[in-house]
Amino acid sequence: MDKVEQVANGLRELLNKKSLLNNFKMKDSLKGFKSSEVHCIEYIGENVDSNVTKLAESFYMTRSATSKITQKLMKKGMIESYQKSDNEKKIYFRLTEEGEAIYKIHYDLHKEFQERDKTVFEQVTDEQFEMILDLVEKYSKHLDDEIKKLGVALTNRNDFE
Amino acid sequence: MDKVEQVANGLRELLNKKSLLNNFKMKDSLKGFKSSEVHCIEYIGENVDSNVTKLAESFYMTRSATSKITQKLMKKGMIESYQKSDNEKKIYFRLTEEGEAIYKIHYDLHKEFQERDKTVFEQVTDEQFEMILDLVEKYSKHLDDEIKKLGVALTNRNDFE
DNA sequence: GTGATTATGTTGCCTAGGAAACATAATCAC
DNA sequence: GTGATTATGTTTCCTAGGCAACATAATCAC
Repeated sequence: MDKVEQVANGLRELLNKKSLLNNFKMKDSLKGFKSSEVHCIEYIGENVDSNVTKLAESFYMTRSATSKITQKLMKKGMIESYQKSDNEKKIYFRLTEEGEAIYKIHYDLHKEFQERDKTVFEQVTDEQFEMILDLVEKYSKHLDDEIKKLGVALTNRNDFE
Repeated sequence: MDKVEQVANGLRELLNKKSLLNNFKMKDSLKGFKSSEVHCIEYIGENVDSNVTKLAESFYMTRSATSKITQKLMKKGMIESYQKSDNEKKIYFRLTEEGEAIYKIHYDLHKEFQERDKTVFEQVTDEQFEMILDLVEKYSKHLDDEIKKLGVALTNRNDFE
């Protein structure tokens, strides 16, 4: 197995593990909310004039699925929609007070996770971070180029390895 | 946004993009197979005496879901099961000839992806790889410790960030 | 302007996969 | 040995989310 493979596999395991652990902690504080709902609240809390399309793009999800999540959050009273006079098709969302409360809980939990994992990253130098970030960006650009080569809109899901 | 966050976000986007792209290519050659099925074939092809439990652990999936996949692959004639005399409960799997064929196709495609992305990694030095791998492993260990602290079996899914 | 194309959001249908319950073999405690 | 616990696999039920089809507003070409 070459080094790239090794990193990729380690990373996959790492991310799985992290999501298992964080999810476990998460559920205590945020019972009754799916992770996707919390994610959605987070995004809306941080981006003014969020709409289904923007959310979907950010989550790498279909608009269809995203629409269902926002509908649920509306029913739960976590978010509310509004429109603008210059466009009567776009539907924007903002957090309600209850939504803000959830946002805050999630935010704090996030901080808690950061604190928990701090020690691991303290040993990493700035140059090393730059190097990693640079690599990630280069790879991302490379994939963008490859996607362009296809000349197709990739709306497909399926997490193939 | 701190550096850790930045890397994490970039990585998430990167992985999503990669799976979109690879899946798109994948589907041409391997129509009629879900990514999870191909994954399963891959694992069985590379690990003798695979069983549902091992597969599930490797995929970070429930045994329930894994069982369904192996059943499908059996029906499709891609894998076959066998047992050993020392244990009449465990059910092992091996690839059939058809399964081997799919394995080969996937393997070649994988090579093709590696080739495609080679240029990105050529610029990375061995020391840099070691550094990254080291970080991933440290983080993974750290999470293992945190999971141990909970003293709970985390069988939970849900990919919370 | 008008017609075609694109953007945005939603609905219905379907599938992958989790949770819980279960059956039964294996193993452990004694 | 026997009984309790654990390991392994499966089934049933349910939900999240993709896909395709759709409706309708916005925009573009002319």
